[in-house]
Amino acid sequence: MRIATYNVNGIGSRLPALLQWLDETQPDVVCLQELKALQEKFPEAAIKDAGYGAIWHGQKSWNGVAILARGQTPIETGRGLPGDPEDNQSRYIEAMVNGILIGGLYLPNGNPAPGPKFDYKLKWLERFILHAEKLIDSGAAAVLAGDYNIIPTEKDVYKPERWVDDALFRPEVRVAYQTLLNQGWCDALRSKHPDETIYTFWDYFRNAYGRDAGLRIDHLLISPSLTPALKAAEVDRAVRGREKPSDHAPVWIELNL
DNA sequence: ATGCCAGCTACAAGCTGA
Repeated sequence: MRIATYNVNGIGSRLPALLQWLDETQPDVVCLQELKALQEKFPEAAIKDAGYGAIWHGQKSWNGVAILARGQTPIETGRGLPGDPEDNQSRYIEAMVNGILIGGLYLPNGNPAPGPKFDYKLKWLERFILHAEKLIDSGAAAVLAGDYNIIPTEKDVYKPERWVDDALFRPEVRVAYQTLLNQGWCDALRSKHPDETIYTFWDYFRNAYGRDAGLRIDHLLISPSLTPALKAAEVDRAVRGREKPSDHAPVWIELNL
């Protein structure tokens, strides 16, 4: 079973690239982020024609998350991260697919730091850590996949010294990520590539992709019961080098269930 | 230190992203 995450940076502009990638790689489950589209603007018919059922949570202009499943419709178990009824940003959606609980997330960027946006990111992380703990305690086979907007370690950024004050790399954020790992979650991509320089995002500026000036910020965390089943974890890096790409590349894992 | 690019909204230029 292949499970992928892909920050599309606008489903409206990225639909052709998404459909091409789906056709080529046929993942079983896909978490999408940054739809940047109203609920009614999601291209449900085109996704269905590609062979995928979908659930999604749209929002005008910003954010927006979806879960696709090949040959079936994901069984939704939640939308919106629990813990704050005032939070109306579309950043979390959850579903069951083939007995696996899939959480798709788009964590707040948090820049500039310090400031209200960084505070929101830290609050969101607190709620996410609580929810992740509940999932661990439930014993569910679970995958938390998405754009975490967290650079976990110095190995995950091309020039760490330039990012020390950035909201993606601040100590509070890295500590929060480590807290998730301490709960028992496994960073699938890093576990399969312990020493490799491996990125999932390259910004559009200064030929960042050509220079390989990237970040590793898109992650798939898998629950302890799934770690023995993890067969592969990779970045579809070439997708970032195509025409009209997202600034993120798709990331995926293969589970042998 | 700043803008560099790109998408969205709305139709100009501003906001946001990471």
